[in-house]
Amino acid sequence: MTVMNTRIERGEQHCLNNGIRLTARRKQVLDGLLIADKALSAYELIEICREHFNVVIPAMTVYRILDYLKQQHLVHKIEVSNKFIACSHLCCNNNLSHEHDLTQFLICDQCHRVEEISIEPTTAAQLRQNFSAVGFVPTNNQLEIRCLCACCNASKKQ
Amino acid sequence: MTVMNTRIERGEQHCLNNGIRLTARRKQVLDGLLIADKALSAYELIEICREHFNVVIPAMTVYRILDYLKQQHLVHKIEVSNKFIACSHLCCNNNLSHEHDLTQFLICDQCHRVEEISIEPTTAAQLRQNFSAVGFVPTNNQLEIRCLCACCNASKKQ
DNA sequence: GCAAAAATGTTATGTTATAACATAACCATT
DNA sequence: AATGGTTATGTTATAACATAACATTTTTGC
Repeated sequence: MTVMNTRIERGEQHCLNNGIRLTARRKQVLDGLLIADKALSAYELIEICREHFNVVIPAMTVYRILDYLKQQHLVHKIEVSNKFIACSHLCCNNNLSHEHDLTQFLICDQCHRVEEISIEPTTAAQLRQNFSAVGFVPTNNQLEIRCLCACCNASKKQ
Repeated sequence: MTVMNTRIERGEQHCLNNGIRLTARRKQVLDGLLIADKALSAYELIEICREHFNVVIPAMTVYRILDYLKQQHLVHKIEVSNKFIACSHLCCNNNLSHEHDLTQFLICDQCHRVEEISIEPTTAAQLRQNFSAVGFVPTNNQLEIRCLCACCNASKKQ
């Protein structure tokens, strides 16, 4: 699984470069998300770690680690489904600090796969203008919308 | 409170026009949301109804009624905060069926006020094109983003 | 009035998340 | 290698959000 290894390695590299300590526990949590390749609840992630690494991580610990990885921009919390996902930029060459860009998250209601897409500057500017017009300021730059992915949408129609 | 009465009356009128039964319980739940004028959790709504109408509505009943009012487009569930809000169009002349438009919800993290704004056709078209490009189809046309409102943002900066 | 349907009530439980406190691991200095 | 401070993790309990399953009441159409 080359792509998977790349993501894991890129995650490790990002930690090294930024003085982020990727402990054994944190690596299990992050790798669990990468292996699943979809949004997982904390409890589903515990199960994945049990299956793959034969460890039982307490819920409290998982939530703390997810918080930490989120701060380091390695993980996103999908608010509309209360699930977590590894940052998709772990597998590409974009950098991991999305602080200043609006990012669009498309969340499949059925299989929980997530597409993290960037918004063109012109579109983003229009949206920001709408926000300003009512005096609201985005706090996490994360635009979320519930969807069906192509696959689940096709299977639903049959 | 003219605006409030208008919203309540408009809600009732919408129900009449559409054969929606607005029972005493449902009216309490809807009016509770209108009185609060911000997003409320089901349990916060129970508390509002207790205070204002001196009734204790079981959680299960509130969730059922919220589901029903949501189907009738009188209420929205804000997914990013697990709270509920009366449709803002109850106080204006727009019609209440947003099925085909992308609607943007700006949610204040601090005071839970919600701005429900429409997206210009051109912006919406660009977003839809992005969605299509990755094969995702919106299921509820509800774009959510966490924000601070002008008020909370100002008070934070002091 | 009666039966069917719709709405609500009741009880129990599942799911997501965090508070509060205890312990362990790490690591810099002596 | 003892020390003391910091960071990370473990443990227990509980808060907050949500629904399943079944009972009862209310409404509606005949």
